[in-house]
Amino acid sequence: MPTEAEDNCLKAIYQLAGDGTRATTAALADLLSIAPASVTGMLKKLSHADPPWIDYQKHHGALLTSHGRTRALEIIRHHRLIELFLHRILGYRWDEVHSEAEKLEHAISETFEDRIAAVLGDPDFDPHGHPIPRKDGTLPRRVDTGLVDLEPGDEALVSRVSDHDPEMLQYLASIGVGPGVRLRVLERSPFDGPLMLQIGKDPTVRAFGMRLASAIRVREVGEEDTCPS
Amino acid sequence: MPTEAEDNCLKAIYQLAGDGTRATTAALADLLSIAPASVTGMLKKLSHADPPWIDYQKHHGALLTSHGRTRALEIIRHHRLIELFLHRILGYRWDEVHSEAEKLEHAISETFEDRIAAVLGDPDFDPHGHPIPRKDGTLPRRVDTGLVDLEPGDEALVSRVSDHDPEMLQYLASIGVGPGVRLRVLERSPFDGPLMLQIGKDPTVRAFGMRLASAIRVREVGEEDTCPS
DNA sequence: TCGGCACTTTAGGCGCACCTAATTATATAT
DNA sequence: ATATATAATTAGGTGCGCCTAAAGTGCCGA
Repeated sequence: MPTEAEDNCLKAIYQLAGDGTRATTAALADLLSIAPASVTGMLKKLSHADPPWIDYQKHHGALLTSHGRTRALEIIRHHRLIELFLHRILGYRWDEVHSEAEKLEHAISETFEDRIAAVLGDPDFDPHGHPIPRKDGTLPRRVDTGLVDLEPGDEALVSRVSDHDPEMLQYLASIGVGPGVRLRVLERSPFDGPLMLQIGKDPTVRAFGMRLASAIRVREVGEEDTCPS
Repeated sequence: MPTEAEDNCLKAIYQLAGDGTRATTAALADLLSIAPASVTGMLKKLSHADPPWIDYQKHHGALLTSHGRTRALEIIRHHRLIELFLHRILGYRWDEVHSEAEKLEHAISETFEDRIAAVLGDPDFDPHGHPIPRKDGTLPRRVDTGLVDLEPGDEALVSRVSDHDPEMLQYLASIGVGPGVRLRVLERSPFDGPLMLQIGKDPTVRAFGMRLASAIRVREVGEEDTCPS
């Protein structure tokens, strides 16, 4: 069983190398908020384990082995189940759940995982709309696209929202944006300008800057609503 | 904020020095399952903190300062709230809760503590009948005595049960013994021999050896039932 | 009152997870 | 093709939490 630091590193590699491109030392250092030299050390350790968690080549970053991927998905399952649990059972706001889950994901047992999954009815998505990996390592799939890809006139449902900036989440909650909410794009300013849009049934027109808009992914209206929250 | 190891040490000192006698290095080493030399190191660190957590004198063990006592009670509050939470909300058996709580008590935030306390209705006792320290550092009190002090003919309610041996807890659960359950002592064999007794409405007569009996404390029948489980 | 034993502390060491500073490899631009 | 900028690695160091082995204290009984 990996240590907590190793688990965090595997999770980070999963995030950065999900699409097959190798996770670089610098990107990992940035994501984990540690020095690049420390990352190099971790990568060496993870790749020399038996069986190895990652495929690491000096100066060319790292990629998860299937063994490492399995482990990363386990931790992400923990994290997202805990987030949903905190939100649904303990009444946490969705901007509060991430940091608490970040600690708890390493502390809970398999039993705890199973019990909260049962209490929550084996859910597919966390409060931000991210898929919760299943015990067999598969991921619930839902087709979605970036909010930024919509054209004026388009309508869509919020599919998921990046959970890394609590302030952003708080703002989004305050204007009624969350998984399952309908958005209608009115206008898109040129040169990566802001998106003007309406939220749900609220007639107010809101401007979404690029940073905000790119934190949101949407799916087609009418798709079966498997969302939580 | 103390580290996890420090917290565990404070908790251990609380357990051993609750009655004013100083906690010895050897007893702490035994309770924490670490070498005596390691305990000496911890004690030095805890006593040199500002403000100090403990009063430590070389070769004469340690005593909590009020500062250290406050901290120990905080952790015990975490532990016992989590135990009750696991039992009541997640359906853990009472012999399963201790080890899970042992890890979780260090991982949860103040917020988490407050939310589960609220969900549980600010409970006074954990699933084994141990008092849950309040946020102000006071302890719910309930007068009880050792089961071993009862005389033949006496009846009493189970007040609390030591939670350190899961096998014992499992056995007790299997024969229907838990906080709030009525016991009737039929016979006490001489020379620390076993206690013969009846449990609840079950007419079966059970023999309780000394180890088992001394893990159980009882209170008078008819006392207001503030017990959990 | 003094020897011996049990208990405690000191000394020194190890692995982990981090750090900074210095070095080396790779990729890029000329 | 080579110099240079950028990124990555190595070298060496820190604090923590533990360890073992050796040395020191305190106490009790003869």
